[in-house]
Amino acid sequence: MTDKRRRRLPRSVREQEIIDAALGVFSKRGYRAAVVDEIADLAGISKPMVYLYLGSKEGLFIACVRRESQRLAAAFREAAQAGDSPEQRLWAGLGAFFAFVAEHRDSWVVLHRQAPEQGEAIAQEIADARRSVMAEVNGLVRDGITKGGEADRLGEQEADFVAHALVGAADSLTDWMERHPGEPPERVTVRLMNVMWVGMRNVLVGEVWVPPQHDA
Amino acid sequence: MTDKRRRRLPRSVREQEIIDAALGVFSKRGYRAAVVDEIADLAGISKPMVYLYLGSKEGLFIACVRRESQRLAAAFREAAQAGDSPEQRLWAGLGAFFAFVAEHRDSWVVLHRQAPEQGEAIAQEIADARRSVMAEVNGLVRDGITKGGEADRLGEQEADFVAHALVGAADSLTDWMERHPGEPPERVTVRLMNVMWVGMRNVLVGEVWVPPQHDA
Amino acid sequence: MTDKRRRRLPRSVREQEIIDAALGVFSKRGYRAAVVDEIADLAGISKPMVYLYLGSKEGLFIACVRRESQRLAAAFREAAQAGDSPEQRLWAGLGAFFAFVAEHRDSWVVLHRQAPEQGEAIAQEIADARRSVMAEVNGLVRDGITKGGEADRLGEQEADFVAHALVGAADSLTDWMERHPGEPPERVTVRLMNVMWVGMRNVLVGEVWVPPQHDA
Amino acid sequence: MTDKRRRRLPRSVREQEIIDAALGVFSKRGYRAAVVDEIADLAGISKPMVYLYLGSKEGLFIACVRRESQRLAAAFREAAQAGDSPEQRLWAGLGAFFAFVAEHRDSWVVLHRQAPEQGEAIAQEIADARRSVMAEVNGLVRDGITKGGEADRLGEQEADFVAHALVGAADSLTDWMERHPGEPPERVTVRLMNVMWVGMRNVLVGEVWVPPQHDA
DNA sequence: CATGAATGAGCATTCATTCAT
DNA sequence: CATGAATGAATGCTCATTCAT
Repeated sequence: MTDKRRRRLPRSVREQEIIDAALGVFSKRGYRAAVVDEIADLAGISKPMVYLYLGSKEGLFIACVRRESQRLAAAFREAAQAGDSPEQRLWAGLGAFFAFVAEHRDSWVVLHRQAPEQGEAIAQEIADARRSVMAEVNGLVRDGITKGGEADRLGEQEADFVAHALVGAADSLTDWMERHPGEPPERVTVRLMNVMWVGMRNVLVGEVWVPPQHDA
Repeated sequence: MTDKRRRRLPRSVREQEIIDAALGVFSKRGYRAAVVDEIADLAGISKPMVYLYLGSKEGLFIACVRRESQRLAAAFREAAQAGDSPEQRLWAGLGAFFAFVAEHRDSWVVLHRQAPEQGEAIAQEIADARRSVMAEVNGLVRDGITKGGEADRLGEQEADFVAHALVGAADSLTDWMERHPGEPPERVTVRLMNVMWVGMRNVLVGEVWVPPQHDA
Repeated sequence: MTDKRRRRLPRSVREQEIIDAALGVFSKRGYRAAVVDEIADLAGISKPMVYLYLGSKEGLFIACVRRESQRLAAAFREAAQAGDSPEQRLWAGLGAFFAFVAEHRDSWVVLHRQAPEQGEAIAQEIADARRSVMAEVNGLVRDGITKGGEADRLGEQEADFVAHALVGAADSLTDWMERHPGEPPERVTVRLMNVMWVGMRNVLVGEVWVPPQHDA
Repeated sequence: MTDKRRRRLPRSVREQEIIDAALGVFSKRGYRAAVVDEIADLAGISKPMVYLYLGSKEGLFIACVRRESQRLAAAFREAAQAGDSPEQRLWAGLGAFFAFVAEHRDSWVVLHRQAPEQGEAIAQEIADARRSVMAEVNGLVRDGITKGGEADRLGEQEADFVAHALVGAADSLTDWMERHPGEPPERVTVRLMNVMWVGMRNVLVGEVWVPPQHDA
């Protein structure tokens, strides 16, 4: 950046730095608008190094998507493992997911907001990443809500539906957070659970909302 | 395009056709990747005409955003007006919103998925559009949930929070719908209400979810 | 070039001018070293026009190869048609070929000297062009030498061999001509016939050269 | 490359290996398209070594041209020395030349096919090399054909003309050979003599081919 | 002696935008 | 009103060449 003049770094370190820089630029500008020169500048190296390490702009993008989707999925699994009860595990997992989305804005934007219309390889990679993240949430939802009996179990489709709603809500709430800087991520998580979990639970209990009828 | 050879159209009609074309292209490709040539082709006119009508690529984009955000907001208001009870109005409004998001994929993508980092004018326009849409939902949520008494009223912040969650969930569920083509939008709306409304209502009643404690 | 400021030319004319320019640059520099900017400058237009008309550097090259190989083959056929006897037709054909090679140095260099290692499409195009030129010479050689009887006919292989020798000799002699500016192409043609035709004819007559034996 | 790990080689040997590699790459790709990295890889050493030994890409090319033109000229001289009669010497010399061209494809391509438009130093070197090779052939032709008497002697110009024709024919026939793998180089040499020598000899004897006249 | 790490400069290609008709 | 023709200004990518070790 500023001070790093002609440092000789081992490949693995440099590579991570480049991916860091790329993530920031792709997130801020989008795939097409991102300029490799800017990534190189941000990484404190010259463009040819970027190409030596990651091969192409597409390679840069794919590297970002891969690394970040793995990080996100890992954050999930680790948090969810720590819980005692299913509810706790879901809460912990959602908290981790939400914290990740809130903190690693760049990662999330690249993973979720980039339109998957950038050529076959990229579209595939994005699709894979999203699938893997969604699968993690989906698993949490199913495990969390299932209270043991077979009857409690939400069907595959239901869980998927809820997972999408959750992920979408969390995503959108990152915007909300930016306009409410005072709110700590934990409170946001609780609030989201407030709205979503109760609904999910009641759904299980059979308390289902029905469309109101027009007054006769 | 197909049959439209050298038609003489009134300014207003032609302009709408151009915006239609632009919307499709911006949605499919994203702002940067969108190519004005393609928009002109799709509109069945030459590029200079596009520039004559909308001035610039940025002008095209802004026109899309303005028109679609107005349409979306209008769909809201109209649907919400028709309801008898607050709950009904919320349901109708959400249904309209959801139907719009599901049906007008292009509009929604341009309105919500485009990163607002494409220059000052565009960023402003996108921000405005999102604010206006969110305000509409926000109003519905406040009206819908407030059952009359002052005590029932969710605070400004709460409503905004819920509105964000709703919009995000709905957005994300458009992806879900694409993978479940059999589900009609109405069922998706009901399902979303299933999860969200019950939660929202219970929140009002005071039944608040609390983070589970670790076993001592 | 110099005076052509912002001329509006019909596509077909401009296209030929661009190919003219490209031919000169490819000939002078070789495919890789050729710079599209130089071609554009030489054609008196901007680079985007070049791409609009011929699509790519490869497209430029292929257009050159196609046009020039057709011109060369046509020059052949026309000249050879005019002759009365086979010998005359061969002489006329060779003269035309030789005049073409000598006059259109650029065409010949692009057709014959460019290494066929520039990617599949180009290699194929070059190979096709060479084959077509060689086939023309080959046909002349066979027709020219064949004096009617079946016995006189050189086999396919022989004709091909002779054609290669002829073409190579003519090619090489263009260098010689550049160092002997006084020699008119006609004299060079005669000289080449002097050496080659007599050999070819004698071969037919059975007067075959045999390797000299070492003195015992 | 394969087994050569960190071998310590004397300068002269390593240098030859580098030139070997360079020759292959320059021949296959042409000067511009040749990439120094590939040369270094092929030589089994790192790029800085290449630069240490030969100084620059241009230096590599010049080294190739020098070494190969000397080899070719030497092959000539040696073969021509062994002959008893002038005819025998010419035949032997041409055979050597032809064998060289056919066998050392790379050398010949670099020497003869590379466009001499790559900068002053290279152009000069290529020109020198070609001149020296051509001088050798020229000498053979003059010596070979001259049967003693002054009258038999072809003029300087004639010999040069014939030399160019010979070299060009031989060059072109290397292409022919690639499509007729069964033909041994010796037969090709004989065949070439068949066509060329008889013509050359007859020219000396005064049997000159004259352009056929149109039928009156 | 030998190399992994690094870069300045160049080139093919694209695209928003504007004239001349 | 409408368009074909044209371009300036990027941007992705490559390559000869050089340090620091």
